[in-house]
Amino acid sequence: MPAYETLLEKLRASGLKMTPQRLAILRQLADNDRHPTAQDVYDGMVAEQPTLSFATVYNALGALAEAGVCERLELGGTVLRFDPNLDPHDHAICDGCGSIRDVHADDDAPPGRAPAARAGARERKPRELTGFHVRRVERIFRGLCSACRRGGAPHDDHQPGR
Amino acid sequence: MPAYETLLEKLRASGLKMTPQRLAILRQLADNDRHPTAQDVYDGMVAEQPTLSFATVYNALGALAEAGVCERLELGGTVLRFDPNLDPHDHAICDGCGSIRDVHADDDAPPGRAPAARAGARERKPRELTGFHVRRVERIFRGLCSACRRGGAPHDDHQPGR
DNA sequence: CTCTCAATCGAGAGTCATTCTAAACTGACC
DNA sequence: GGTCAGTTTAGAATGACTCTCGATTGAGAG
Repeated sequence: MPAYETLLEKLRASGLKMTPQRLAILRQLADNDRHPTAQDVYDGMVAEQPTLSFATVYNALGALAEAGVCERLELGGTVLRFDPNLDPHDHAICDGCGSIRDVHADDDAPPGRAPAARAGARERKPRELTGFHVRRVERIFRGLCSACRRGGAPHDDHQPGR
Repeated sequence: MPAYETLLEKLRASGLKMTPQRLAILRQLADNDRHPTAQDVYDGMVAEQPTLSFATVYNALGALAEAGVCERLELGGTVLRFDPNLDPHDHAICDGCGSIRDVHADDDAPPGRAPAARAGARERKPRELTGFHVRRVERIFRGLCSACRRGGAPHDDHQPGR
């Protein structure tokens, strides 16, 4: 969960211009573990920047992702999500309410095995797979969050299936 | 890679009606390891069923997935893909050409560790993750296929990024 | 064989997230 | 002031699905 200053530093280092729109996006992303969609980011920004265009949000998020300030997540479903957390980690997605939660290597493990595999599994180094050059491994845990398991009906904090 | 007869058997067992459209879809899916999109399936069908509607393909694929005859894959990107292979397996996606390839537990392993983790990793049993009830674990290897590594320019067998 | 009813199909419109386009703006440098 | 690259903006376009609703089909009843 990088703080605003951390993201700002990355943006500065990337050589991209520091426009008010981009800074506002960083503010939206800072300390945000909800994996916001472009829509979420836009919604959070229009209050302070009423003239903001949707296309700008897409452009800026794209540029930031390109520059390594945040990460584009394509976790299935039709929407792009953005994650300021660049540490290697996995995601748990609730089939009920659609909420997404980070799963870190040091998170609690299923009996006998860490979710992100004890050692050497999540290293960012490329690996081989008969000719296929692996650059990145994504892991997605799908299931039900505690809230959705309890109340049969999902509590709609997030957008459900569609 | 289930054969046509296998899929047919599953469809029969599901209690769904065996319509010509559905049988044609099964024919498209049988022995197909290319993870076709709805569009691909449709393209393969219009030749023999020129009156076919796109909506029918979506309906039928949805029904088949629901019935457990095939699997809906949401591997990121904007398109749904369908996979007749229901065995637990992972997917390797080429960042260059977008091709998708199955990765099985017994596939060649990165030095010292199997892609689908030697044992107990891909079992279908639910697991715990502080309150999160894991039903399914998806793993996606992203990187470059051998063809894209060789020729710098991706060979466009499949749709590239977008 | 004819009816009836539910399941399914088909055409086209609708929805939604995202991308494109072209014009306007901004700030740095000459 | 002029020029240029990088950005922003509005709005149109795109593409993948989804919905609606009337038409068709087919299994079983009579």
